[in-house]
Amino acid sequence: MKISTKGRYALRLMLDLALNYSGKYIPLKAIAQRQEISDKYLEQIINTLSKAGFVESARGAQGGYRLARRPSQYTAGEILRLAEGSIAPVACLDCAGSCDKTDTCLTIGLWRKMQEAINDVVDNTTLEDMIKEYRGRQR
Amino acid sequence: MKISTKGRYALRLMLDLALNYSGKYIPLKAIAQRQEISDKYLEQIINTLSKAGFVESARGAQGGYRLARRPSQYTAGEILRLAEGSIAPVACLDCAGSCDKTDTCLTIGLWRKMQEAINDVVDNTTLEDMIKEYRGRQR
DNA sequence: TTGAATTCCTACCGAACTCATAGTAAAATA
DNA sequence: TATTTTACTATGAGTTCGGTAGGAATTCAA
Repeated sequence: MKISTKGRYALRLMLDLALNYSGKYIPLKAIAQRQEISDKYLEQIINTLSKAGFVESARGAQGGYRLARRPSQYTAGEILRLAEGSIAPVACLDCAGSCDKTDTCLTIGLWRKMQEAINDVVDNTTLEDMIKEYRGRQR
Repeated sequence: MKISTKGRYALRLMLDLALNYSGKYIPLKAIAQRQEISDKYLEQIINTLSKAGFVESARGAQGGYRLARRPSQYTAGEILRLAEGSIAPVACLDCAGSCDKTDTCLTIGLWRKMQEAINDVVDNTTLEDMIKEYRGRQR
């Protein structure tokens, strides 16, 4: 029951891009150094974010990545779901019909409530919220 | 980010014991058959529950397991935590001091809120609640 | 126009974890 | 004493996790 490095790194990546936003492209190497994460591994993760249109990329010298929208327009939920594949606590919630016993299942109610509670948090927290909360904590 | 079979089976096990409670000991084989789970695997799981005092066991013929308390006295949270080891969404929440960067961490606030939301659900749902919800759904 | 910087793509790999299976010892009962 | 049942421990196949590695494609600057 743990968020993997993919989700955690994706979030840190997006937060780093948000904190260092200037309109210019930021090379992945710089992010990897700041975040102390292997740049080759981050490459795979940001590739997913790039394909989904979460970040814009530019190849070649002076290239790199930058956010496609403002930090307030990203929720933690969409970033985590994209990077993790799913953040549902049990597989049967991912796609309806994956389990044929839901009608007689004693536990499905609990999992649904759990998923709702998780979604409520991550879908109502934006990158901007996280940065503001951090700055408030620092002061 | 999934609850493993250990946690899920532990919950079904306890619910099965609750539904079939009569004061008598129930052999694990019967539970395994009803739940369609390998009895040898369930054995390992119920052993953890037994050592923690969640169930009482009796060896030999006519032996088996039974609940140590009433169904309303068990929360899903304590069962899941025991079986899973932890249900925290990130490792750094499990024991304070496991990460030395919490002060400068941009994401810790999100994980804390997420953990609170999860705990709020599982610690306020008892076995009895789950059974009642199920019976209401069946009607 | 060439070299350096950078993303894009894909294959591979060790270690850990998941989900069991297997066998035997110990205990209790009829 | 035979049977039933839990208790304990070892093993193992398969999958996932967390990367590493290398090269192709693209872009910019000198």
